[in-house]
Amino acid sequence: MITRGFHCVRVRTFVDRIGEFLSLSDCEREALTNLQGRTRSLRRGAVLVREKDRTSDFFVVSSGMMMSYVLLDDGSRQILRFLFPGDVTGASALAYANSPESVAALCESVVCLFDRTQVADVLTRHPRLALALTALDQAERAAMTDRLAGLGRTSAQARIAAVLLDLRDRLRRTGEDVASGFTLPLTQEEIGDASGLTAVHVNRMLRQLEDMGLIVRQGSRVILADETRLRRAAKYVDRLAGVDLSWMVLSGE
Amino acid sequence: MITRGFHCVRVRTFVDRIGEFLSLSDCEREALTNLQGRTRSLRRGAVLVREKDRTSDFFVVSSGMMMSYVLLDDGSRQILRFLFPGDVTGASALAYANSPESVAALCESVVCLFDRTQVADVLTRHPRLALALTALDQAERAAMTDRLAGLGRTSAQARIAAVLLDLRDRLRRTGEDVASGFTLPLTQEEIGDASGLTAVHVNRMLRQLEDMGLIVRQGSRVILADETRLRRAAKYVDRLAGVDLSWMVLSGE
DNA sequence: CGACGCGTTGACCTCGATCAATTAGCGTGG
DNA sequence: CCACGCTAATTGATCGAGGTCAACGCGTCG
Repeated sequence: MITRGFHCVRVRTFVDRIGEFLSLSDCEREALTNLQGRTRSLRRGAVLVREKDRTSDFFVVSSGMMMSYVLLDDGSRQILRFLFPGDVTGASALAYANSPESVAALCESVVCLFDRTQVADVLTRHPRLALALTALDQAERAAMTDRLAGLGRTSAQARIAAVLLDLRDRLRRTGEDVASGFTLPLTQEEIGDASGLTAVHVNRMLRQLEDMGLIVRQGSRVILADETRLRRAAKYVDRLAGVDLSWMVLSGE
Repeated sequence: MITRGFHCVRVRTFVDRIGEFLSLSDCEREALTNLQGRTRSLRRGAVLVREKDRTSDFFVVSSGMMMSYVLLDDGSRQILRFLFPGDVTGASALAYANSPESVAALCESVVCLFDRTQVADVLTRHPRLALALTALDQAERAAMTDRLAGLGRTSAQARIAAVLLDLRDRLRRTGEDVASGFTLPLTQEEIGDASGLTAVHVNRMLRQLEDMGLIVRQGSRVILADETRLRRAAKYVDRLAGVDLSWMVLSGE
């Protein structure tokens, strides 16, 4: 087997993430920092939340890489989303008593858990933070609509190209050096479960992209050799890039 | 052509919708009511928002039926969501200057538009409303993950069954009498664009469900004859049913 | 009346699934 | 160090769900 030597070195917190597109007041920063909840370490494969579990937690991935997914009764799995350091999830706890999805670690990871009542409390006192969190959520929502369109309307090759570009962009955003390629932190089966394909067909599509010269593979390392054509093949749009909260003229204090 | 005689008679507002799962204080109710924005009527097929349009609006469907969708460059369309009276959309305006998706009317419809700064203002002053809106959004998010799993991992037959059940439940929630079946407010092409299939195959799957005795069709009217088996065929879960905000102990005023 | 949009059906083909066998990398215990 | 065993990657052969193309019916509207 090819070594899955993936480690996100950087740790990213709630504050880092929200601060990315909203400059925080000292007061807001303090409120978020005081929120620091329980920390939990997870081994590869460990399940943090199981579908239908009773949960009241909100959480942020500190380091590592995780995924959220649902299982169908025939045993097949649909991966909904990959989670990188700084990513927030579990907002569904705000609406549901039981989790609509499972969350598990894809490699050694650390997460930080927050109780929903505390989160609600902070968001109530700091409306700008609430809006920032909403904005984060909207960005994820947009990414999800792209995946939806991908599954419904694009070819296997396009979906694989999209997964590669998406992973690269998200890894880069965590501070990973990705210029000369990156180590695929996923098995081909996992890529398949994210893109609605079988592991076998994922393999064939990777080979095809390689034969076409769009990517280069060295073991589990991937280089996006011809990004322009890869992007075209994927019909890919980077959603997180376009977030714009400049209209938000609420008092910064 | 078979008459598409669909009309949502009931009108539902923001207040109605949020009031469904959160009992509002007079103050909150008033704030929402004062928010009533510009009203716009749309004919079937009219496009309210086009992808990439600059938008700063938030809106609520008052009556009729609409859809949000994205178009791929090869001309194919993925319908992301159907919108019924009381449904809120455009929350992406909170994060983006340009709309990530298009929105159009599926029949004569009326929508109510609100400027995002006004909405943000009200949500800031009434945190419980902000949380309620977040909860609504989470419910839609959960529905979207189901669609994602459906597209990625289920058969054509299951997807069609899921669309039928989803439409029925949402129509019922708007107050439509749906017990003895309902008029399909969509063309088979639209059903296909929502489920990632071609119109031709949608037709075949409808026939198949009919032959299996799960549904009965009379023109464009559909009766869900064997709901238990239909539900099983669809792997269907009604997400909006389980919303629970009882934990929210913020002062109700 | 003719054009058009939608539904329906049949014939055929393709993409991706399935089944099966082989190979590669790595960890383990001896 | 080496033999064994595990997991993942790879490749070939075959199958079938769903797409594509084409024809036709039917109701509506100009």
